[in-house]
Amino acid sequence: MAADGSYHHGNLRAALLERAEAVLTEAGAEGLSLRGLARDLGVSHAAPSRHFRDRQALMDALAVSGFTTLNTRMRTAADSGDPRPIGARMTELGRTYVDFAVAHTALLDLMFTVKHADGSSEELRELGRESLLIVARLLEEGQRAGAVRTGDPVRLAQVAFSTVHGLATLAVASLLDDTPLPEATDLALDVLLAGLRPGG
Amino acid sequence: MAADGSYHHGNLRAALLERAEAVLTEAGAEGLSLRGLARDLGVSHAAPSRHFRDRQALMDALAVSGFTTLNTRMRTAADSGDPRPIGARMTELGRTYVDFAVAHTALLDLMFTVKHADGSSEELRELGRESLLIVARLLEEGQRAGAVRTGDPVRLAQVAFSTVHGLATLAVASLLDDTPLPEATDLALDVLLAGLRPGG
DNA sequence: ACCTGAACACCGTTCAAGT
DNA sequence: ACCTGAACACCGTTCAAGT
Repeated sequence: MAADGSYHHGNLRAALLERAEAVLTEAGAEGLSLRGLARDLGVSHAAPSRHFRDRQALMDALAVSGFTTLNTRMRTAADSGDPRPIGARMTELGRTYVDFAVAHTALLDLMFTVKHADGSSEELRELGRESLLIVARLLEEGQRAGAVRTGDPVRLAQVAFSTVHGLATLAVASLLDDTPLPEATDLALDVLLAGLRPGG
Repeated sequence: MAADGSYHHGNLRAALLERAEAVLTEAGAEGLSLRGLARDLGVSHAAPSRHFRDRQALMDALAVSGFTTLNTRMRTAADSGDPRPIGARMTELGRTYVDFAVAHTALLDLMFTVKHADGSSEELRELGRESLLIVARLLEEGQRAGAVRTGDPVRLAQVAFSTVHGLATLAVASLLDDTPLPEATDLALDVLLAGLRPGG
């Protein structure tokens, strides 16, 4: 894909992002260097600066792309026009989140670590809010069905999100020890759903 | 404290750690450089290598120190020979954790981001396990009092820990928006405790 | 033991200059 | 518009040498 030299004609930005995502997965954010990416793509070390003001701008773009992917997956898991009870759908949503989180550790760090690069951190927050809203909408549905306690759905979504996000962090930090992640996930979601039920 | 030049006589390691912790709080892990610390302390740039094999070793030492502080605070909050109901003590423990987490953002990142520096990551995991055990012990007490559902206390502790840790992450990422952190914390702990009650 | 100074191989960022 | 090459000010890490 580098053989045609096509980066030099307008798609260097896309090529940088693609390569950056691969490096991020293989070597983490530490291994991400503008000069290294330029080398990989066969352009001069100053070329990336045309498309990303600085290293942080590249990382912000990766985070935005990560949130976009995550939100798409979450919407698919939550919507699905599914006739199943709300609990089953919440569980599916939770598993989807944990799966994504452990499969994209370094990316998640970029998504949730605020490195206020002026403008783009607002875009990131907006995408994060959208993640929470996907959960909130499902919880609201649960409230209408009488399966979820009353209260601001957004605030309840913050709690639900915290549970799965925190669990992914523990998993990545090897703090779950011999507990298989799927079991830990299902227990977490069981406790969460029990706590969200009315009259809990 | 630099005026006596005493770093040159055996306490450079402690001085480096002290300064590093300050830099970490002020500028985050990005701002942490061995050369910078050496400059701040008036020693040569190669001096730190006597005490820390590399930059990661310094960060690991910071993480170990962070976990030690955290665990002390958690023990105080959990033990306290408190006669109050288990729920109140869990709430206090949870608030303690969230307070520590948002007050030491960058440090928490070092504590939970595994950068396997060979030996020391095992020490870190051990300290993390101890954090979980503090929660587990309190939950076990709750089980004996009939206030907490049955099941492996360690696994239930993983869920509880996930909730407060995730909440701290959301707070630091500015994803709680206009929800005051104490309110979000109390709601999270209310949902968690409801979910942990028997017959939830 | 503990620290220094030089050296090497990297960085990010900027900027005049080329096409 | 887009990229190059040189330059500057940083890094981490290593290692002979000093005290």
